[in-house]
Amino acid sequence: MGRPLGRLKRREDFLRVAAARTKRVAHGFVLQACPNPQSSEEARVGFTASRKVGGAVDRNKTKRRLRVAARHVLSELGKPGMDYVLIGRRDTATMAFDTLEKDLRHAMTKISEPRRNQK
RNA sequence: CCAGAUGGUCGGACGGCCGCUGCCAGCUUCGGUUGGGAGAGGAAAGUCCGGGCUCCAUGGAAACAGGGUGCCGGGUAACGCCCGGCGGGGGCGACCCUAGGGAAAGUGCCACAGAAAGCAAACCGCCUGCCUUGGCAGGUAAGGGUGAAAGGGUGCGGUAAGAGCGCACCGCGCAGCUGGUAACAGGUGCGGCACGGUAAACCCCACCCGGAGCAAGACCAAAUAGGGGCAGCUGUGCCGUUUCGGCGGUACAGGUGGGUUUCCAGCCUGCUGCCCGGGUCGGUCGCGUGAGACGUUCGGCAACGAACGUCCUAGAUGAAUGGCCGUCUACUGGGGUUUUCCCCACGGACAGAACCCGGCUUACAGGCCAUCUGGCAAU
RNA sequence: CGGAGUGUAGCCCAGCCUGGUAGAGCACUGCCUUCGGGAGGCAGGGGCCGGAAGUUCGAAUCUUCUCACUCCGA
Repeated sequence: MGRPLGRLKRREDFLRVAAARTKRVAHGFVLQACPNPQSSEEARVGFTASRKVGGAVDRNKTKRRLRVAARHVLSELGKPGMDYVLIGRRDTATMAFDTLEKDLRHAMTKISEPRRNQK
């Protein structure tokens, strides 16, 4: 179906996306976005779950569910040349997958349009 | 049937669709693609021990310091682990718990209370004698009180009152006998209490230990900066080779940016090319055939060992097992019913390999199997 | 993944090695001083010593297990 999805693997990439300060918060995740400075060929995505979400089992499951949701949603809504970071939260591993995917779809459309009404 | 003890084992099952990471085979425009097959645990955890493996140190060995272990025998590559036995404690019992060497090698400590806390001593008492109230001198450690602990315990005798002062039993110590590989157990004789606790206090004795860890370590190696070395351009001769265009080596002559006033040498510095060394990002290896798993037989009470046969069984690196659906089956709650059965909802315990093994410890909804103990009922 | 360390009053820390009384500073409460406040002085309250077992007569201290947090190795 969609375009190829790259993966963010380096720590500096995650820090750069976080420094861009463009984010949308949902119940099951935090979405960050930033243009890719090197290439505009493809959209890239990375996943993060800190120790606050639970033990190793919960952190792995959180990233797995975000990975599946990102493959469904970002392959059609992800813009080429953009880097996205999905941060797992405490309820990511336990909430219903339908609402998780719906929230991500909503957040992707909202983050595409630049927001001016800060604060 | 109820209650309990010990050991073992499983820890959701089956199917469909879409995906993830290696492996094998085919195709390939080397980007991929198609097919097949594989893909978390009993604790993968905590990192508390023991090893393998790698690097560093080291002449072999021993010793000091430091650390660890500690009844006896066995198992094991090794262990602080496991098995069997002994001693002590608990339970009606099956069975469970037990850091369990040495306190007459030495040192330290035992607060408060109490007369006295460590080669014993004597506060109140008790008894005897002297003395006109009350004390003094002596005997004594049975009784009182303090304390965690007061220099054997109980009973009888004995005595002025008492005391192992004497006797019996128990405890303790010493000697020797029997059984046992040993720890130890059981008699016998003697002693007549002399010897408090603490070694997870210092310590003594016996045995063991070099240090760090796969982010160990080995290899390939971009860009930038930097280190070391060689050469630089032209012409001619000679030698080797030749596909007759050249290429390589060597000799001679001239020439080679800037600085050191000028020239040569030397030195410093710059440019260009090549090579060497170090090795950052990244990549490859280490990285899974092993003290391996399963089965049978034999030896052994057992831990375990031997022989034979079969099998190959995860290898990720921002880190692979997920998402959705259906049926069944546990748990929990509610209802009809209340022996059973039916319906609905919720929804799978602890938890995710990261170099690998052997253990220990800790977490864990629940299910199953085997053996055994106590009680009730029936025969 | 591997290796070290720390948990004690509301906060920051002593005490632990060598076991018997938990103690400073800031903060808090009351009083004095001042017209009032601050500063200062005096007095006072507040801690199951992260949790659980064990050794000991007795554990914050010694031993073992466990929980949480911090730091180091690219």
